[in-house]
This record gives sequence, C-alpha cells and structure tokens, in this order.
Amino acid sequence: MKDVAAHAGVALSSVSRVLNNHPDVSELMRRQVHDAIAAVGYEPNLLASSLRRGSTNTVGFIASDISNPLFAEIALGAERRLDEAGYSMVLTNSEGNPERDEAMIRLLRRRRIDGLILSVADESWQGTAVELSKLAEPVVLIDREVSEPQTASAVFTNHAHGMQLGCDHLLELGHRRIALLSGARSLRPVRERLRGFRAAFEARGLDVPEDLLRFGGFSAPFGRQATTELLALDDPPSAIVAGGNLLLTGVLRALREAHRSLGDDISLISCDDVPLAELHSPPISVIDRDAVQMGEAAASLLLDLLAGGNRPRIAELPTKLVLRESTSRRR
Amino acid sequence: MKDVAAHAGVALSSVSRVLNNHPDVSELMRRQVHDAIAAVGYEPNLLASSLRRGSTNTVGFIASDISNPLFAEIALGAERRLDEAGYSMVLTNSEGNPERDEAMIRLLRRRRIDGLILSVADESWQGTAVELSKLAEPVVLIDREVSEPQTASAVFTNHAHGMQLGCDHLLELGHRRIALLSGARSLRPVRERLRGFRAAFEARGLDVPEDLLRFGGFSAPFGRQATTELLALDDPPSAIVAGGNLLLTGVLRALREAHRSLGDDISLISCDDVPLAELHSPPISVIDRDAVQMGEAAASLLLDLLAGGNRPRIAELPTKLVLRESTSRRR
DNA sequence: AACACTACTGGTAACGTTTTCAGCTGACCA
DNA sequence: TGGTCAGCTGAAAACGTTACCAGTAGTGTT
Repeated sequence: MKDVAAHAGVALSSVSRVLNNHPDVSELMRRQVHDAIAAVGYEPNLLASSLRRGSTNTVGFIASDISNPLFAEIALGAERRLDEAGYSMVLTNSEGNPERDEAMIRLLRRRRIDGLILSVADESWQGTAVELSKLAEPVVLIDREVSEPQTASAVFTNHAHGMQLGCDHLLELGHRRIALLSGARSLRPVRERLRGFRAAFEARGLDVPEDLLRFGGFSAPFGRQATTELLALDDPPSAIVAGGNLLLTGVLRALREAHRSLGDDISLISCDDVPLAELHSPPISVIDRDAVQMGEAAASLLLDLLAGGNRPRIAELPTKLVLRESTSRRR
Repeated sequence: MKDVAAHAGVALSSVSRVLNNHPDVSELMRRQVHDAIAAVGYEPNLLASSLRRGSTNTVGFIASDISNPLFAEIALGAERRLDEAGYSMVLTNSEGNPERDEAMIRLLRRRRIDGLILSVADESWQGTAVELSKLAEPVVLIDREVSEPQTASAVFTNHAHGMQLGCDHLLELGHRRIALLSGARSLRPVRERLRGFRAAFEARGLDVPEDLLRFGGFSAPFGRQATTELLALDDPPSAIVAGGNLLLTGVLRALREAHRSLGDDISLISCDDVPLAELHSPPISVIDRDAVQMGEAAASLLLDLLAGGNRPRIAELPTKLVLRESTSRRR
C-alpha cells in the first residue's frame, strides 16, 4: 500500500480511502490510485485490515464429522450463505469428542472469528460451556441446546413431530413392538425424537416398549449390533426406527445377515433422506428434513446477530414423513 | 499482553518470550508471567501474531461441492491431518463454477493463507491459472492437472487402472456394448478413466463403442437422462459404467423407470464406493478408492512443502475393483 | 472583506504481536 | 584486576492496515 501511495504520489490514507470507497475522495484521486494499484500489482492484506478493524469476516464451523452427509449439507448451506455476505468459513471436526469441541472453540476464539456455528458433541459437557462463555462473539447452535450462552441463536428441527408421525404410521399398521435406535440422550435430536415416539404411543393409550429403546450412538456399527441383538430377542420388534443415515446402513447390514425381508418380515423407518433410502429395494420410508436449508438458516441467524440484532432467535425447521415401501401392515 | 506485562511487572517482550517458550527465560520469569496470564485472563491474538510472523497457520480448501460425499471425505482427511500439524482450514465451495474458483483463490490469497488444497472445476480455465500463478504459497491439487503452478504438488488417483480392470471384467463377461457416463473432459479423472476404458478394449483388439460415451457432467440428472437415452437406442448397451456416486443415483432411477433388472437385464459398475452401492439389491460393483486417505495425502504433501520441501511431489493412490452382483454374464 | 462551510487530502497514532539489539548482572578465567 | 562470556531482560521498530484530526482550497453568504 505504501508502494501504491508512492507510485500515485498521494498519502497512505488516501489509498485506504479509495480502497474502502469512502465518500470523501475525488474522481481524479480515485483514478490515480487505481492506476497505481494496477501498476504495482497491489494485493490488500486482509490480515492487517482485520487486526485494525477488529473484525475478521470469518466465522467458525464445528461439526462432529463433515463426512456425514447431514453435516456436509449443513456446511454447504452455511458456506453458501456466508460467502454471499462476504464471510469466510473455517471448518473443524470434533470427531464426536467434546474435548475437541473445547479445543476448537478456544482456537477459533484466538483466531478472532466474528461468529461461530456449531453442533456440539455433548450438550452436557461442562468444558464446552466454559469455552463458549468466554466467547464474546455471536453463536448459532445447530440442533443443540446448551446452558451457557443464553445469547446464542439456534436452528432446531422439529424432530418430535416427524417422529410422532412416523411412529403413528407404524402403530396404524398394527405394529406395537417398535424399536428405536439413536444416539446419546445428551443430544437434542435424540431427546426430541424420543418425545415424539412416546407421544405416538400415549396418544393411543399404548405402553411404550421400553425394552426396545437403544441409545448407543449414531454409528453404523452400533446400528448393526443393536439390530442383531433386537432380532434375537424372545419377543423381537416387528418394526425399527433408525435415527440417522449411518444407523440405517448398520440396520440394513444386520437385516441382510439375518435374512429378513424388509417391508415383509420387518418394517423400517429411517431419519434423514439419502439416496440409499430412495433407491433401496424396497425403498425406505424416512422422516426427512432439508439439511442444506438448515445450514442456510444457521448462517442467516448468525448474520443477523453480526448485523447487530442482539436478541437471539430460534428457527424451527419442519420434518416431513416420506412413505415408501419399507413400512407395511404387521403380519 | 500489555496488561499481562504490567501485572507481572515485566516487559512486553518478556511476556512474548514466555509465550513462545523461547530458551532465554528464567524460571522465575516464566512463573510470574504465567501467573499474570491467569490473573488477567489473557487470550493471545493470533491475528496480530500472524501479521507479525508473516504466516497464518491457515490453509485454504476449495472443492466444487462439499455435500458430495467424495469431497466431504477428502475434506475430513485433510482437516484431520492439518489440525494435527497446527493448521486451520478455511473451506469454500466453487459449486462447479470456474469463476468462483478464481474468486476464491483471490480471496484466500488476500487472507494470506499459508497454502492451498484444491480441486479446480475446470483445468483449462485460464482465469484459474492466472490467479494461481499470483499465489506465492504452496499448492496441492486433488486429482487435477493444471498448467500454471509447476511448483504444485498433487495427489492423483490411479483411475485408468481401476477403469481398465472394471471394463475388462465386463468384456470378460461377454459385454461389448458398454456405455461410459462421466463429467467434462477438462478433468483428469474423466480423461484417465476414458484412457483405461479404451485400453481395456484395445488390449483385446476390440473397437471402443464411441457412440456410448457420454461426458455431460457428474450430476444425478445427467446420469438419469443419459441412461434413458442409451436404453432407447436401437443397439442399446448391455452394461453401463457410472463415473461417480451422483451419476449412479441417476442411472438407478432411470433403470427403475425403464423396469430393467440390474445384473439381469443390464450390468453396472460405478466409481467410488458408497453405502448405496453396497446395500443396493443387487449390490453394485464399484471401482473404489480411499477418499479420506486422499485428503490426508493432500495435507501431507502440503505440510511437506510448508516445511520447506521445495520440490513438488506427486502421490498416486490406488483404485481397486470391488465385484458385487450388478455385473453378470451377457445374455 | 470576513466568515462559514463543503470537499478533499496528508500525517499519524493506533491494532497486538515478534524480533532485533543493546544492556545489565554475575561467573569464570588468566 | 580486567576481560570474556553466558544468561537474561527491556526498549523499540517493525508487520499493513484504518480512523481520527488537522489542514487547505475553493465556494457561497452576509
């Protein structure tokens, strides 16, 4: 910038004004400076600018695992929306480890991000709350509820509703022994789905099959193992609800190994639509939601806070039940 | 930091030395400073540090679409490896638009990233080459070949080999009318797969069915449309090779609509293993590779360059043919 | 003619670090 | 006693911006 100023024969501050198109700059000055910029091949240093301005135009994004299509789509939506608004996104993976959440929040804070979008690995982990509370910048949570920053906005999915619809559908088909596979109860989606699940039974005055509830994680191996165990029960489930796309693959592997015919021997509903669900034979019913839109909504909420909207807001996105052929009348 | 210095009653530079654990610092000084840090709740400002040091410990990552499981896994691998080495990753999506590639490279350059990992949307796009050439920092390409930074390292996949194996397998089964669906020829994987495809035919002295080659993109809609057209041909293919996981979903939709039975009426091989391929009925043969490992390899190559290794290197990763039930003898 | 006001420009002090340089103290050696 | 050296510390100059303040020239008003 010094070179540009020298080349144009003007002051440093004038170059800065041209660059930030400040109103008080003459047409002549603008031309001179632009010519000089072209001549010396000047590249602004956003780092110095950030230091001086006190804002980095960068937001952090922490997910447990970006290779999970759910988070990948959320990241896509968020990045798209942030980029439009002139923000860059720095991505980190917690790998489901709350201590990594902590470390990442601390790191991003030191990098002076302007805001943070995250889906914590464990809502009840104290360290995460501590680190978040030290963060003065706005925060948007994705499908998570934490105690600490009461100032955080959040985007929620209406899991309870979708689950109640799905579960009700199974009950309607005559199923009573319905299993639910899901992650740890320290995560909002898990609690909400459980709530919807119970609500469906209670609405019909039926008892919830407590022995068929499994909260071992969202992974494929757990889905497989839990399914295998469930099938071996004396009074096995006639229907399964898988709480995620990874769990689904595990369930399908287990069913294949046990030679159960889907929709025929056993009914199945999964959460979150993926190509596998649509193109499986038979196609698998799902409780779907728009993950890209979730990311966009999260970014929008954050941008709102960054623009000075100091009241945190909650966006609740809908779920919808997509019926396919994996659910059929209990035989 | 000034507060810390004042609180500890020492000079600014001493605080800095303690923080960067410089050798020349007494035990007493270290304790005093650490106490003061805890007392005032000091948080280092990595921005200022970066400005002064001239390095940001940040690398850029540009993919066309992070919601594509392939890129998501690459991003995961890269982020994991970079994080271990103390680097953060800023993620951007080009959405397949080479002009966005350009803009992103420029933006990241101005943000003073220390290095860049990218998979350009179009290898022959001049603007991208121009922007890359203005970038002094090390670059690692993912499965792409570009003219400009001859200094760039790259991680390649041995697509030609995998494709030749797959295609040869189909030829062995008696197929001659084999279709190939893929993206634009301005991308290395497309060219390499085509090379392997041709090689398989030529090794047997057979003519390549040029009329069955389709290079319309990697999207699901194109896969569907191309498949529909191919099936309507007077002399339709008896086997299809889909060049990616999105194309695969398109192909499967088209086959379903046309009521063709996979493995029976028509054989199919896809590229890159996904749960859908494994769990489909029948399971779908794939030419697989380890995407997470690609990301790790890319990060490793970049770290190597960052550590001063000034000779660019190429890492070639293998493909392997996973035979399942979607390929059967031509009837 | 004096004044206020607009439109612009230049100088300079920050922003929060790191790094160089000089200086100071005490120990060791001749 | 004087000199060298190691071990440590402080002062200050960067890094590349932005924002404030003061100033100048020209225009219009009284």
